[in-house]
Amino acid sequence: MPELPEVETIRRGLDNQIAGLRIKSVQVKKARLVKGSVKKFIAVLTGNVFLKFNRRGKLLIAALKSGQFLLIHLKMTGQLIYQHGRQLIAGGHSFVGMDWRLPNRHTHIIFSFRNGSRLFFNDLRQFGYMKIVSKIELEKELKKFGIEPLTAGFSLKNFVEIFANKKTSAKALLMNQKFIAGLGNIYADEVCFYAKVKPSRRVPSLTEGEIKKLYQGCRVILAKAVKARGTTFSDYVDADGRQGGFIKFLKVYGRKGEKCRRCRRGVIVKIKQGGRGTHFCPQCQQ
DNA sequence: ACACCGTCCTGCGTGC
DNA sequence: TGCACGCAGGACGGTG
Ligand SMILES: [Zn+2]
Repeated sequence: MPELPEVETIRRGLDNQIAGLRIKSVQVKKARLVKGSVKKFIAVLTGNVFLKFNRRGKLLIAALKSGQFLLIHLKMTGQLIYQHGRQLIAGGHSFVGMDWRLPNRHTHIIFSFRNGSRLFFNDLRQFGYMKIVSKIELEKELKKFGIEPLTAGFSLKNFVEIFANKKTSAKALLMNQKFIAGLGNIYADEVCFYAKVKPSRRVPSLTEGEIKKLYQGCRVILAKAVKARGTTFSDYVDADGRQGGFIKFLKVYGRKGEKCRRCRRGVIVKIKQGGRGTHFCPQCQQ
């Protein structure tokens, strides 16, 4: 599912390809995916220009020439696919056997540009959304996010402070966007593995050294995943013919029953924690 | 104030 | 072969 590295990857693609393009028309096929008034959504976007694509956590933020912003959240199964002639820039959720015809039955919103290119917003489970906000509303939305990994504000000091006076589990804290922005179920499991910490460990029981390792894990794993252009679970290839290659670096997620790649003794188990599939090595994670 | 759980949704895998 | 059911999970709202 799209987490920080996957959203960052599509952000870069869209910023390169469609920043500066004028929107000719917008087609909303499923109103559920638009937060707020669909009529207003279409009215604001038609004739508008995408100036710049930014990101906060897993939230994509497109600055519009009108001064407003288009917020895009892909949740678990959202995809953004930009098609210009034979060129295809895709990002977000991908899976084996997906339908690459566009639009397909999961296409809910389509942007058409004057140069004939199109941007498709697909979402199998329809949990994702698009939303128009003003500058003021954007500021309000951004206040909900915690420290942003891969930025200067993501310091060890700030990270350690987050762990003070928390009683929840290590994984739940890592995934809480109010405190740390951008980690989802996959990368939270990977960070816990990196730090040799069981995802269920209560925060008060964590040592200083373990918190530091969790911090390093966030930095190392997310940086590596962005460099690999995210994790994809299919053979998808983008315009440059490269695959999102992080899947081969995953150590625990989706590896239930496999021998641990670190200690070579444990077997990766999958449990349910907080209603989410949670993976770890019972041998080398404490 | 904080922790936790149900909810939204569709397609796929499993078992009878 | 067909059908019912469980599972996948981000973020929000309600509950304790
Ligand atoms: Zn191990």
